[in-house]
Amino acid sequence: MIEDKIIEACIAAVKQLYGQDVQADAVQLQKTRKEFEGDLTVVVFPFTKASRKGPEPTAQEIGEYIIAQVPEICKYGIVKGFLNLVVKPEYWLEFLRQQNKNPNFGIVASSASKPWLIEFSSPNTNKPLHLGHIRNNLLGWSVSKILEADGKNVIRVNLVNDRGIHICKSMLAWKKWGNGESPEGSGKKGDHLVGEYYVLFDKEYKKEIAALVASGLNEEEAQKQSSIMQEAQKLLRLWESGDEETLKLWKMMNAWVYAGFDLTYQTMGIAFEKTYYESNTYLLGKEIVEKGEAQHLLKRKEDGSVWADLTDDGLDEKLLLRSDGTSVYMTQDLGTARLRVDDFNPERMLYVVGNEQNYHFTVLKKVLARLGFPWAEAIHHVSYGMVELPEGKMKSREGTVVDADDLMDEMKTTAQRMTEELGKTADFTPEEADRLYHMIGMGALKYFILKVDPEKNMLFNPEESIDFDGNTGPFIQYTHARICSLIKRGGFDIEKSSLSPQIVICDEERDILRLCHDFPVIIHKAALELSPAQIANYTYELTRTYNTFYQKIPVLKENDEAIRHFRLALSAFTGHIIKECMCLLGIEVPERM
RNA sequence: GGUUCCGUAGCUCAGUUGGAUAGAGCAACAGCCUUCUAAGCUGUGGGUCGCGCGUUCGAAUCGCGCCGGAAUCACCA
Repeated sequence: MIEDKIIEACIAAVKQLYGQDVQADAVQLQKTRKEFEGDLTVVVFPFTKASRKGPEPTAQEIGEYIIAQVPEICKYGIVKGFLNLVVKPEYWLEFLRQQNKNPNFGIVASSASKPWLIEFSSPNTNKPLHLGHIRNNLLGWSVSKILEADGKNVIRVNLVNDRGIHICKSMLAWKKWGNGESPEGSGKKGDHLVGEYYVLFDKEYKKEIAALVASGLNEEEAQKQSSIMQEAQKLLRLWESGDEETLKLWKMMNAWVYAGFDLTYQTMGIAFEKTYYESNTYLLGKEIVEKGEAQHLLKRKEDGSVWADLTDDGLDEKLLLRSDGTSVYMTQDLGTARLRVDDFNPERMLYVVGNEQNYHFTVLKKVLARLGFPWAEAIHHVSYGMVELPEGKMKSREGTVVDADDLMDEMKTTAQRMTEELGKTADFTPEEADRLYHMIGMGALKYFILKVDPEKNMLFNPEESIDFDGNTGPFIQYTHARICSLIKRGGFDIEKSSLSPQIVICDEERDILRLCHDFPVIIHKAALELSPAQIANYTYELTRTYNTFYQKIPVLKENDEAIRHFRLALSAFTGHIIKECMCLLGIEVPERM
């Protein structure tokens, strides 16, 4: 990379001219701003101490040195303390020639090192996925792709929360009022069907509470006396004791839900290498806690409950086992983490979980460290903000959740309507058209979600449906499709292409080349920050720059064959990178639209 | 109250390890389809980067203090 050469030259320049040593990270090299001539800029302020001169003379001396030492640099300019370097057109041509044939440009080959585990999705089996899960799933999938592109050996895992009182609620409601309803019989999607019974339980429970309160009890007593809640708790005890009939029902209803989830995941375009179930890990968690208590790393209170005392770390005491010996959320996570270490011996374990659980994960790490597990440090919480609606947070009880399946359907329908209005699919087969509508609808949704910094809460307004114009997925897809058709019509063949060294590269073309050149750096940065938003914003910048150029300079009309060839090569390469970026976001790109 | 995160144009969001005159899209207005895809492009208007102080050649970015919002601090998951 040319950047490394310049940095080296700067270090050498300061050493030779001023007799001082500087570290590589002290050299500030950045892209030259559009309004100035140049490709790369060295900030010389940091060197003025060594030179004991003003910024301009220092820049001039270093500039002269770089010109002499780095053959790829043909020119420099100085504005205040900024040394703007111009890269020779030959360098860009050679770069384009080399990389145009390289399908793996920017992608680091996977190493054989220890795997990186990434957990995401983590649904409950008592309700269908909603908009919050969509953000989780898309982030998890994209982060996993980015890590792979950065050379990590990635294993995607899901963790299904398939046990506990909430599951028993939907089971009980189905038993009482279900009349044997099944997905096959009713034609409903399994997760939605089970979700309906969960809601039904809540409705009946509230009704009962209201009746009890009306008869003179206070809220708390009413909750305790509620017969249907007591029945649900009885069901939980039956489940824990391994009652055959209960387990059978549980397995059946879970199977319905899993079939429903699989469909949702398929539509979303995500998949996992392995799925963990909390019903398999909570006992292991209990074991870990009991062992820790025996070693006096944890303490048992008089009522029999077990706690981790984290007050030295400025945190609270944390419950790990209830007084009745049953496990809590944290207990299960201890077991799950342990199981994963046994299964894969991972380098890192990433958890894509909402920022509402930031505290949970700091505690999880602390407790594991307290228990003497060296791999506690491998755990990393990929935290993300909530998706909010204009009226505030989504609440399932108030019916303000945006259902994932509904939303994805809606996106596809909208995509179809708009595409047909534009008459784009007139010559498509029905299958091709359907595939395109799916790509565009999902592309719009995915890009909308992923372009926002994960840490921030984001707003989704169902009234104003997601845009298809401007900084959107379809805009990028559209540009890709246009590049594809351009290449096809232009009769361009990379294998046969030769780029004339006499080409004069205009400003817009340099901008595109610089952006493409940055691609590997962007992937690495996104991998370090675990942020698909980096990729999304980069892709938009590249796409927009290309579009501006495309509009200004007709590609196919150009008479000079050498220029025509160069521009087709540039388009092909840009198209390749756009496709690569979209793949990192989990978004498909069409060849025509 | 403690801890963590957020606050940038009317709205949704970018803004690189501190760097040059803070950028896009949407919305509004004015242009561009006889030429290769108008889901596009060009132009106009729109800013006390929540407020204040500090650090320095330089702060939207770092530190401290306020103001506003969110999450969390459960024998829920």
